[in-house]
Amino acid sequence: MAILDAAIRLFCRDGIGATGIDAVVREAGVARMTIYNHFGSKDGLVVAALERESAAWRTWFFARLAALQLPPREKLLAVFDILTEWFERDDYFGCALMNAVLEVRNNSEALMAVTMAHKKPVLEQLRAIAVAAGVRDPFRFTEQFDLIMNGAIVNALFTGSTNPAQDAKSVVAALIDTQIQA
Amino acid sequence: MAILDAAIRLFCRDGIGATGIDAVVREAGVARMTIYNHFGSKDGLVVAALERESAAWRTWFFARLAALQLPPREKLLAVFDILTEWFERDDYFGCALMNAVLEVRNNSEALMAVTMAHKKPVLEQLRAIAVAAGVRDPFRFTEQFDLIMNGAIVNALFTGSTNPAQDAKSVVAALIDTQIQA
DNA sequence: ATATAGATAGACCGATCGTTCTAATTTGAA
DNA sequence: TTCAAATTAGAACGATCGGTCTATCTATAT
Repeated sequence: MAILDAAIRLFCRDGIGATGIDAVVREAGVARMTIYNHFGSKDGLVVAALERESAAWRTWFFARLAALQLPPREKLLAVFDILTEWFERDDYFGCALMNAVLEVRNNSEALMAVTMAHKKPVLEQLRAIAVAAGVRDPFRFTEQFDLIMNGAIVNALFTGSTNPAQDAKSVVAALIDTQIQA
Repeated sequence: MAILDAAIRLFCRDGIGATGIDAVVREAGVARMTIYNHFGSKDGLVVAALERESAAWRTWFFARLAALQLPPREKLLAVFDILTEWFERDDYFGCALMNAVLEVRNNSEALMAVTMAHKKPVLEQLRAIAVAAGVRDPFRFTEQFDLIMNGAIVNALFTGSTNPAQDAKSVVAALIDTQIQA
């Protein structure tokens, strides 16, 4: 859907609040009424665009992850090489879901629902790998892994470099090595 | 200054873009012209408010840090107990500077300057403690520490709990233990 | 007591916001 | 070919945006 592609592009680049419907109309080359017929309102468009972005990102991420033929510990570390690929894209503007939730300060239950639905399968996959790696407390490890990923995501946006991915990688390496059963 | 206090309160709670001048006028109980006479424009008000918030936060943080009578390694870990205090405040809405920069996607050099001026002394202080703790690569360690702090800050906002602070604390413990010279 | 500077409330400006409406045009299936 | 459904461009709506102007009031200092 060209409308959603245009919308997510602008939402990511300029922010949701700063992107007017007219900007989406221009970017998508479509009539304003077409947007309202499809999505009902700007909020509807926002949710639909973020859902699409979420699905596209997960498809890409899981494919990258599945392509790795590595033992569990190395697979967890390789996640940050995948993030490096993400960070060096010229249209990298951080995580669309995270930016959206931060922009509205958790005040949209619809956005929170989309974000939770986004994070859940990702973290479950990572937790399964952590279990296979023999991590002591997989649930807590996954929360820490998520925290480190998020730190890398915002610092990569902040600094405009991919260094945070490799910084995060060695942090996780240190974390794993204290969590593997002897 | 009551204007700046009101402004930062609204900017933190609702976001900068979502906060109109009229809202600040209402919150501060002041005339609109008074704001423009003092700060010239909304952007001027934003910068002034963020500078004030930055200074207030650093004063608080450094005082908390100085009050700790601990060896360097434990002092680095105690940072996350200080963060816990921050996260449990009912007016916690994440880091004002980080939220602002994320909201404008690095497109305001004025905001970036304020944010850099904010982070620099904090990271330098932490680096000095890391040096005293005998960390192998203090510069890289500080970048990783910053990344972990930022992850905790966003996850605390996200989950509305203080758990990310303690999660981050044990991550840093693991990181330090692999970085201390034998 | 008077003069000066600052703050006040509120009308007002043009621009833009999200949204609706309409009338003409294009599309696709029967 | 025909007819219905979808899309189009653009005017228009009320609300709100950042910002300006003015006229009145309230201090403070000499």
